Amino acid sequence: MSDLNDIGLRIVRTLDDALELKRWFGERRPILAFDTETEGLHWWEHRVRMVQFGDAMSGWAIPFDDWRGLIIELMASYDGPVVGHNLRFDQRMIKTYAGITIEPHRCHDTMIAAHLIDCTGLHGLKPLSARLIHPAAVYGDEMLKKAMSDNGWNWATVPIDLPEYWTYAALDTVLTARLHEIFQPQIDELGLRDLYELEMAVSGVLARMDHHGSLVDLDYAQRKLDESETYIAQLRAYCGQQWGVNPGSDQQVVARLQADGITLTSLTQSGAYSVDKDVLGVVALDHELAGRVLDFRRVTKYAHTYFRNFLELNHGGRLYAGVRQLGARTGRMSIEDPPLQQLPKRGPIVRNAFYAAEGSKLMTFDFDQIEMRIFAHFAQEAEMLRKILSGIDIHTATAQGCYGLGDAMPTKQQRSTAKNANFSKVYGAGLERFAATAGIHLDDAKAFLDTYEITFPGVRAFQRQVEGVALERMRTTGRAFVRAPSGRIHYALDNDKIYPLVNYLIQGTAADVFKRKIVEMDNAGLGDFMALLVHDEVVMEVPDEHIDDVTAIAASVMPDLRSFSVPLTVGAEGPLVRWGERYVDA
DNA sequence: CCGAAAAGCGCG
DNA sequence: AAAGCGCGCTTTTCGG
Repeated sequence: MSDLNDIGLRIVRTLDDALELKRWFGERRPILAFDTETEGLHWWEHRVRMVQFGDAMSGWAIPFDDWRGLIIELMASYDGPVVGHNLRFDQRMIKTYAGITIEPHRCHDTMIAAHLIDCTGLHGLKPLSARLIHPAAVYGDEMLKKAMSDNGWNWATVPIDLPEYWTYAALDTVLTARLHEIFQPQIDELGLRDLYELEMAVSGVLARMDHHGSLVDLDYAQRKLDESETYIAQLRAYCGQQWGVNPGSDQQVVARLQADGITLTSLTQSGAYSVDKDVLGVVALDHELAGRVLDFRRVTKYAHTYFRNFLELNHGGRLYAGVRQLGARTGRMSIEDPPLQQLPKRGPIVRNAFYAAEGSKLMTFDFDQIEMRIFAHFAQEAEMLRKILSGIDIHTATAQGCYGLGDAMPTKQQRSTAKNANFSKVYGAGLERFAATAGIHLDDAKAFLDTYEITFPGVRAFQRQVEGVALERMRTTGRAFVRAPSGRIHYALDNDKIYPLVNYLIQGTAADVFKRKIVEMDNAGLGDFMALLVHDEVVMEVPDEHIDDVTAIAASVMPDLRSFSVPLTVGAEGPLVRWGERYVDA
């Protein structure tokens, strides 16, 4: 481990400091590390307080308000590579408050590199530095946190001159530069270069998407919230009067149902009686409380998770949600504040809060059954692939194979069972879980899966192959993992539990395809219209005069017709004024 | 008073 | 033989 003693950390206070910084800035170095300290996490309300530059040996802290011109001058004079830890955050801040754009092609990010090298580890700058550079890397952080709590300071009020603050800030760039030195060779050694380049390109697209946001109808959201609160209050009062129960307390619900002679059997993970949606749906036939509780949950969810957060989190009528590029271990993105990837689609109510600006419309483009198609590709199931190629829905094809229907259409029930079987394979479910979700008896489930295995032997072979590779890797490296076609490494969380790797491979490969397509669409000029990414769907806000062009470009760029044994095709929706238009009332 | 765990539910 | 995968948010509950 290298030492941190010889590092020079400076703050710019005087003109002499500034001249010294300019000299330092002009020196040759492999890469410039860049960081900012801000008042908080939201670019639209929290200002930049400090900008930091550094390399492996030196770090500079530059108070933003005093030296804004100098910072702009220096960054304009530099066109070499820049590395940050979660650089997109700092890009957004410096773009907003200094008008500085760092071109994507020269950006590097140690958080992205860390995730690609080992997605199971910690990705924070401090934990990574403590492990890979020096344990002392966390001390500065701890001292600053202590000073802040002792004095009641937060990120907006901690004095810039406080040594704990500015040295902490300056050191971050040194740690980032050193992590970069450690990670880059590993990226090559592990064969992750192409994937890293892809992720950096995605980062560039997201950096611009961060400023786009989604228009939300505040009056509508407020109205829906008010209506919901009234209904929630009524339900609370009613459940209290009738049964002495808080409908939000599962404990009380269980106790009351049992006291009234209802037999509960399903258990939660920790052994309590489960009263989830499925259970209460059945109980509702015998006890009115169950139905009331289900109503209460749905309305509370809509009101508080969605409408209330729309109202609290919007800025000027737009939601700028937090997009985590590597939010999931599989390589998927995630979205928080608010959770825009999880908006209900059973009815139009929540999604109708989203609309296009005057003179624009919403367009959505999403892959058709991308995970199932990738699954069929991995399994190399000739019959299944042939049917997909001929345009038949994959679950229909599965039902036709398993029930020996030839080309005849299956019943709804048959297709549903086949669909559940496919999902159980993709997710790695067992017999009992399959039977439960399919809603069929254990005997029938067993019989169906037996037929499934015989009809589609490639599925079993694929599972076996994943298992074999993972076990071999565990023998040779001590860790069970598989690699996707993109090169992405998927580790088993538990070496003794490797079946989820089948799902990781499928989910992760779908994410890889999606990310590549996001970049290609941006290259084709569609980046400025992108508002939202939902795993396999991109939502765009498009000016009316560009809708035809955008639709044509997306239709030609987004599908992936060559990489897999079946084409990954794309469906389009729109133009829409409101996002919920296409969703039928539940 | 705060934080974590558990349960539940929304999405792909 | 057996295993549902990945997320984010709210509410209740409980312990420090």
